Amino acid sequence: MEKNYSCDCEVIHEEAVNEVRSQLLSKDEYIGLASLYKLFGDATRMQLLHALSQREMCVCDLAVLLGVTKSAVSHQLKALRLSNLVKFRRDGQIVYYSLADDHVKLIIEMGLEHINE
Amino acid sequence: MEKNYSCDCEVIHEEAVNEVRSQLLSKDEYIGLASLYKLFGDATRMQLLHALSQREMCVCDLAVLLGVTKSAVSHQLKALRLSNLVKFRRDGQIVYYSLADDHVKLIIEMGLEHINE
DNA sequence: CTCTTTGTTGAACGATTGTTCAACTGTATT
DNA sequence: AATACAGTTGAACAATCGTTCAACAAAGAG
Repeated sequence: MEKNYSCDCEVIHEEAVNEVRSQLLSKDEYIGLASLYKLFGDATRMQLLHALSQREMCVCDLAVLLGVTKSAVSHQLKALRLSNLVKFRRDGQIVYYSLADDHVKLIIEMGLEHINE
Repeated sequence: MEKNYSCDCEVIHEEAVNEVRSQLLSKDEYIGLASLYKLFGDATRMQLLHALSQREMCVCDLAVLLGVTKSAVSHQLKALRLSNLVKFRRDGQIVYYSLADDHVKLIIEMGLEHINE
């Protein structure tokens, strides 16, 4: 009997693999999930999100708070915006950013829970 | 009056910055949070975690399921192990991995919620 | 209009990441 | 002891990422 897997081993528990395979999400869903959490996977962005979880802030304030350039903040905010994690409003020259919904707070809290165990 | 920030702009709302600054976590906490979520920020690891959220599986089965080498799976599982996201038990030659706690399931569910909006 | 300041953008660069490959360990079988 | 298979490990490589810099847009002030 011929097997042709793209991996370098045989199936040990075929019924387990089939059972789980039927429950898997689509490739795109995993990519979407990963893209979302990738944004939480950088200390600067995490700090940015945590700051915004407390109040709306402008780019300049965020730059001062984190001690990085406006450019760096702006680049990161753009990424967060594209994934609908933050929203913004413009008032004159100043652009105020805030969290788009409550998921961010929950995700940060859950992460802290896991770490403090 | 002399200001000396490491960023390239003035403080626009000093009281906002001070208020948020007093609530910030430590640098290490942000690094810890980011390191945790970085692990969810890759489609392969996400698939791995989602598979394990359904049942305990061995390295070989996971490799077949994802269509990658045992080596790749093992490298990723090691990273997940070091952050206490998965645990393992050995039975003879075979090493069975499973989720270390319920946080992983919750995090995946919350991510799916955010995406489906 | 000119000047100043906030914010955005794209290119460039070094740093980090994920996979593969090859060599290795550990356990069981003969 | 020799073989076979599950799993781990480290080096190497391409790909991705985060920051900086310089140039630019957008808005207000003189």
